[in-house]
Amino acid sequence: MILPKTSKARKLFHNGLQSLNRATIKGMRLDVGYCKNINKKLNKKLANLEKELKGSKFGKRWRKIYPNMKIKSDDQLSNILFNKMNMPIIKFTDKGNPSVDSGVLEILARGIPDLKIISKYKVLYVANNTFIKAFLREQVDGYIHPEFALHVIKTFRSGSYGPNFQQNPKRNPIQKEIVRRAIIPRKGHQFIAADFGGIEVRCACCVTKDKQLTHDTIHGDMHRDMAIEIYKLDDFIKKGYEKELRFAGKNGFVFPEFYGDFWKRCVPSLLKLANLPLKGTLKPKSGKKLMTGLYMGKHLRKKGIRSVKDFEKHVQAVEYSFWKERYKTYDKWKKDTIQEYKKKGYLITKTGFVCQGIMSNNEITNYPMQGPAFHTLLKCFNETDRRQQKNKWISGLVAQIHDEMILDAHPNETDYILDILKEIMTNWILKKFKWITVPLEVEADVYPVDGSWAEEAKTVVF
DNA sequence: GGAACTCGCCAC
DNA sequence: AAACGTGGCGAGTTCC
Repeated sequence: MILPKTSKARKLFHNGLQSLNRATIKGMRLDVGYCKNINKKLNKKLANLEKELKGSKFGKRWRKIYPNMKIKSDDQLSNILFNKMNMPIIKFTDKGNPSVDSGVLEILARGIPDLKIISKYKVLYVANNTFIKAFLREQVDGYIHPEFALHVIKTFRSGSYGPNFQQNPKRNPIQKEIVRRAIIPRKGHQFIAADFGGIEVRCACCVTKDKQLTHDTIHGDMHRDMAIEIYKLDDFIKKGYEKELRFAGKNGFVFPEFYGDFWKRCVPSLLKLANLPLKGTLKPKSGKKLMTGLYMGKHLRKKGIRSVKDFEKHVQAVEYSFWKERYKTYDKWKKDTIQEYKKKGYLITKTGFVCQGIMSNNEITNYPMQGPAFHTLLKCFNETDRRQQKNKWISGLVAQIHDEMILDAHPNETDYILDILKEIMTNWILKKFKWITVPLEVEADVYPVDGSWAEEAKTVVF
C-alpha cells in the first residue's frame, strides 16, 4: 500500500484529479462511421476465418472431438494439441497447464500450418472486440471520455477506464492501424503527443545515484552494449543488425533484469529473438543470418558456445557482471533499500508517497521508480493544464499514458504549445522536482491536421 | 444465472 | 531463498 503522506504528494494528486478530470470531460472525437464500418468488416472476416479453420484438416479433427468447437476455447485447443496429437509442450501457464499463447502457436505452426488461421483470428478478434466495440459502446455523441483515476494502482500511477486509453495497440501494425484510426482530432485540429524518453530509467539514476547508469542513459546505449555482450557480436552490430539485436538486448535482458528477473528466465526469449532453437546444440545453420554464410549458430560456436546449455552459462556470467560490476551501485542500492524496508516497515518515494504493507523484494526495488516516473508526467500535465486555462487555449489536453500526454491542438497554436511543452517538460520540472538530477528528454509527435491517431506523425525532440 | 477463476493479450 | 513491476478487459469455464 502506498499513501500520499506528505503535503506535496497530496497537493500533486489534488491538482491531478482536477486536470485529469478536465481532460476526461473534453474527450476525444471518435470516427463513428469508420468504427461501425470496420466492425462489420471484421465480423465478416472473422466468420470467414472460422469457416476456413473448420474446413481445414486440423479444424476437422477439432470438430470430431468437439462438435461445439470454439476457436476461443484454450481448453479445447490445448486438449487436442497436447493430449490427442501429442505435440511437444513449449511452455506452461502460471497454473502449470500447457500454454497455447501466440508464441507457442507460432512454433507449433511449423508442423501444423492450419494453426496460423487461429493466430490471425486472435489478432483481429482483439482489435474488434476489445477495442472497436468498446469505443462504440462508450462513445457519447461521437466523443469518448476515458477516465483517469489516481486512487487504484498500488504504486500510485494512474489507471484508465471507460474505455481504458492506456492499452491501445502500438506494436502490432495491423491492430495499431485498425484501432488508432478510430481516434480523430476535432475538425481542423491535430494531435500532439509528448512523451518522456526512458523516464523510469532516469528515475532509477536519480534514486540509486549509479554513475555508470547515469552515464549510459545520457551518453551511452546500454541496450546495444548488452546485445553485443550477450551474442558476442563485436563488430557485427555495425553491419545493419543494430535495430533487431538492440531490441533483443533491451526486451530480452535489460528490462527484465531491471524489473527483477534473472538469467535463467531471460534465456528463452534471448534465443527466440535470435531465431535460435530453445534446446540442444546450436547448429551452424541456425539462428539469425549475420552475413553471407554466417548464421548466429555458427558465430556462437566459433566463440565457444556450442549448445543452449553453454549459452545459459554465458548469460549467467553476463548477468553477474551486469550487477556486480557495471551497475554495482544500483545493486548495492537494492540491497540497502530492502534492508531499510525490513527495518522500518515502510519506504518513502522521492515524490513523498509512503509505501507500506507486505512487499516482495522486487516490489520494494520497483515502486520507488514507477511512482515518481508517473508523478513527473503528472506534474507537467497539471502545469500544462494550468496554462491552457489561464491563457484560454482553443487547444487542450485530452489524455495521458503514464509517460506521455496527448493534446487536441488547433494548428495556429501548435508551435506555441510545442514551445510551452519543451519549457515545462525539460526545464520547469527540474526546478519543481529538485531530486531529478539528470536531464530529461522528450519526443513530441505532431500528427497531420485532420489526421487520425494512426497516421504518421512528425517527431520533434526536445 | 451470476460470481469467481483462468488464460491470454493490450499498454507502460 | 528467490525467481518480471503496474494495470484493464474479453471469453471460456466452473462452482454454487
